Formats: sequence, C-alpha cells, structure tokens
Amino acid sequence: MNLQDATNILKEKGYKTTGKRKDILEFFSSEDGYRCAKDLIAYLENKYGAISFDTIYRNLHLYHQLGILEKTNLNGEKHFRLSCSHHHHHHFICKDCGKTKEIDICPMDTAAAKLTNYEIDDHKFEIYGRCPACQHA
Amino acid sequence: MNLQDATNILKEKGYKTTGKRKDILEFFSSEDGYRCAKDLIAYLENKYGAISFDTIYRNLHLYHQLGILEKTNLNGEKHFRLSCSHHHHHHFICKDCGKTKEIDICPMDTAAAKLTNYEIDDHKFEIYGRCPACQHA
DNA sequence: CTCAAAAATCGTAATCATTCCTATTTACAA
DNA sequence: TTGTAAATAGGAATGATTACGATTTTTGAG
Repeated sequence: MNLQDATNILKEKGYKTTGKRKDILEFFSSEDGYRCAKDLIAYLENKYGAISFDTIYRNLHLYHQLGILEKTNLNGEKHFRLSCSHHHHHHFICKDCGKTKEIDICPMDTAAAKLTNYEIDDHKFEIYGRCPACQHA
Repeated sequence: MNLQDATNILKEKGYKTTGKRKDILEFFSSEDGYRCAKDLIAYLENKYGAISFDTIYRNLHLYHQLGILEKTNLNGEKHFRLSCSHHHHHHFICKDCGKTKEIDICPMDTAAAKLTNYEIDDHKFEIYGRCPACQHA
C-alpha cells in the first residue's frame, strides 16, 4: 500500500480528498512501523498548530475500515501502520520503536482444521520484543 | 490452574487471603472464558453492594503478575481468564461469549529461527470468531 | 467561474476504562 | 490478644477515545 493506492481507494469510494487526509497518509508513509493517535497529533500540530480529535480518530477509523491502515493494540493504545497488502503475513513488533518485521509464517491453515463448527472471523499472530537497532541504543 | 493452586501461590508469596480475593478467584473459576473488569465488578456488587475500583484492578494485576490470570486485550478493554498452566498453547476466543478453545499449535519455533538478532519477549496467537453455541443463539 | 449540498473539520464536552490518593479496616504473625 | 504491614474504601484524577453542534471546505452541476 502506497500513497497513490490509498488516494485511489478514497476517490473510488466517494470520500473527499482533503489536505489533512493527505497529511495523514504522508505521515504513515514516512513512518515505518506502528504509530498511535498521539504520534499523529504531534505530527499534524507541528504543521497546523492545532487539530481536532474528531479529525484524527474519524480518519484513522476510515482508513482502517478501507483497509488502508492496519490496527493493533499495544498496551491499551490503538496503533496503526500502512497495510502491506501484497500478501498475507504477520509481524514482529519492536516494543521500543514500533518498527515491524514481516513474518511469513501463518499457523491458520492447520489451526482452522481443528476448529470445525467454529466460525472464524479473524486471527492475530504477533511477536513482541526489541529490534537489533533498539538493543544497541 | 484451580482455586486451590491460586490460593497456595498467594500464601507462598506472602499475600493475604482476603474475602474479596477469594471471591475474585471464585468468579473466574465459575466463568469459562475471558472476562473484563466490568463483569467482575457486576459480580462483586451483587454480593457487596459496592466495591472499590482499586480492589478490582489491584487484584487483577496481582493475579496476572503471579501467573494466576491470563490477560488479553479485546477491543480496547483488558480481559482475563484463569491460566491454563499445564502446557503452552493458544486460544480461539468467541467474540460473543468470551469462551475459549485451546489450540495446540504454536508457530514460535519456526518463527524465532527467522528472527536472529531480534530479542523476543513475548508473542500472541489468537483466533477470533463465534463458537458453535453462539452461532445458534 | 459560481453556488449549493454534502462532507469534513473545529473546538470542546462527555464518556469510559483505568490509575492514583488518603483514610480506614483487616489479616495474621508474634 | 495485639501491633503492624497489607488491603480496601471512596472518590478524584488521568488518558484515550467518542460525541456533537457550529463552521468551513470540497466537489460537481450549471
């Protein structure tokens, strides 16, 4: 998922392309890992001086709903990153910097076989720790 | 993990066995799945009329820290269940009733091999959906 | 280009889960 | 039984998120 893809999705679905929406996409493009609302607010306040919570959360939800952002919960706070839509995979997530590394292992195929009669909607496989860079810092 | 195991752990570590602590353990013993602070409060208020948040959260944390309760985050709310300490496994979690089913698959071994130089502290593998009972309700 | 309708944003108040604080009560070891 | 450290009460404070009426902006038709 890149900036252009995301903008196309917005247009296709009939959402308006506003300056703030572009800024939010640019923020997540420039960041490489999971970021929370607070991080985004800091980025936008740097440019605009003040920003409404409504704008922040409405757009985070919209982007998540459109599949543009992935969401996860890190110690009680929602975090987002640009979707990597090319293929299904999971992530190692650094607890210090939020950066991620793709893990191409997905245990769902074998797991689903053991869940006959269960309706499966979603799953999560995440590994938490510290990336090489943060271990040295 | 059963009620007796949990009580023993408390004693061993020098924590006092109070009436409320026993009630909390009984609540989680009687429930079969992930429950949140709100559920616990409802249960205890039924018995005591009122209960301090402090008591609820302090004890939830204590039990989690002692390995008596497992914790997970379900739509921004912390949920707990009695630890199943006999062996390492993961869970299917019903979105409707919170009940769980053990999954004996853990992808960590193969995943860790792909993360040399990464410090791995923790991992989560959860499957979400609806259990057979809730599909019929 | 202009204008109106719909959508988006603003500023702020409200909500909800959780944490924190001080006074009081309780468990339990001596 | 008694002293004391630990636990609880009751409520205020915090922090993330949601809600809402008023205002502004985007966009597309004319």
